[in-house]
Amino acid sequence: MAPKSSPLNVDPRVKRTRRLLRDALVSLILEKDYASISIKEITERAEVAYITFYRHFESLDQLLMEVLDEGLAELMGHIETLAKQSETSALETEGTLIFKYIEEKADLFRILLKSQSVTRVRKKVVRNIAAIFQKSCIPLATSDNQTTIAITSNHIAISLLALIEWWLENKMKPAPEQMGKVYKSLIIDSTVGAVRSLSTVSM
Amino acid sequence: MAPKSSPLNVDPRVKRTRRLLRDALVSLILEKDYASISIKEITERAEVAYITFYRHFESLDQLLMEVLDEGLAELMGHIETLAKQSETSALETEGTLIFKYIEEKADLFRILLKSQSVTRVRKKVVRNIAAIFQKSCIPLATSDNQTTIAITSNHIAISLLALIEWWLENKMKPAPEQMGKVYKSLIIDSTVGAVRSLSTVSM
DNA sequence: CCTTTTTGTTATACTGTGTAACATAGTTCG
DNA sequence: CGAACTATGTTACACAGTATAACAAAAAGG
Repeated sequence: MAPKSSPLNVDPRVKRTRRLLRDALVSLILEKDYASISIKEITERAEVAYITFYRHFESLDQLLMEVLDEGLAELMGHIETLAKQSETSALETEGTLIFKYIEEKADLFRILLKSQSVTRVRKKVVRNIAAIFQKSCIPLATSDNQTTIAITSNHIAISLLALIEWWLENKMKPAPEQMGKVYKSLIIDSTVGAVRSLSTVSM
Repeated sequence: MAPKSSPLNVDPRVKRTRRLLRDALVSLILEKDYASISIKEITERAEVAYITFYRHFESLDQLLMEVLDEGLAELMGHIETLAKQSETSALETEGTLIFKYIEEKADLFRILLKSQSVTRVRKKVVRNIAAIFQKSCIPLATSDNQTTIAITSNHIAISLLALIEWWLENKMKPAPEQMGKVYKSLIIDSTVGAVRSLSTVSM
């Protein structure tokens, strides 16, 4: 048996403390404004000593990032899978699947969108989503203009997040199937069309 | 001579103090992160006593709102004028005019976009711009579906702000003329097209 | 079981918020 | 002009949150 690699050798107390702090932050974000959350509040809810926070994280922002990175990794994998389907044939149901996934993981998205008040978080999320669409969606429109690609992938990422935010704020009112149609025509089709028309003009 | 109306009876000391505080906030926003600005810092730069801030504003947020409301009123009037031109014929140059205006008032937009980290500010700006497009642009697509109108006007407002933000961050690289074309095809034309296609399906 | 590591407790320095009391300076109007 | 009024400055204070330090207590691991 080879000696266990680092992640398995973690002191159970450390695992527990970090989990308690992450959970405390998540529950606080869901019930109040992120900007009003203090480290004191988190340690009290997590039932650990105040100083223990600083033994694991440099700042509140860093803890938030760790929390989001977990969820974001899963989210990215899911979006990427869906974006790849665009290359084949399932474009019709792609949007519907996205919104069904959001319905399932509504809390994760609420945290993610609430955290957008931290500029650093917002930019990171947008960049990640934009990168996915840049790889799998934009080539459909066959543009070789770098500026056009940068603008449109950014546009898709922000529009998608805005649509998700709108939906969550409106109590997920139109069903995922309807939102899928909106997503397809308002974000995907229209952007692809715009890229085509922009490719024909000089930039 | 009738007795002067209220705005003219303002104590010159009050006018001076409020102006100093507004100017101090503006200069601070332009040079550092909004979240890191303190009331103490503002009063020091304004060269007024710390307590004087509280004699005029309840919170930093309120001062920011007052600063933005000035600029926002002008901006709204300008966008509205441009949006109305859409009804006539000047659609071709509408976007170009928007970006030339942004170039002119770049500092105002930098403040506005930097302030978006305050969720309340972001929502207000988006709502204002969305309302303008709801009145003057969406009817072009002749949709009577309330949900579609709400989603698309929100989409246009957020997309426009995102495009402006992208442009300012990229040192206003593509000229206003090119950005005007992007605006027209990526935001206006594509959205109008999407509204048409969404109007034909049940929501 | 003894060493190592983590955690808790207590204390401290610092920064920022928000309010209060009183003195000082500027404004307004008779 | 001079008195009454009002805004501002100064100083003080209570409070909350950040960030760090030193030492004691508890848990983990060989």
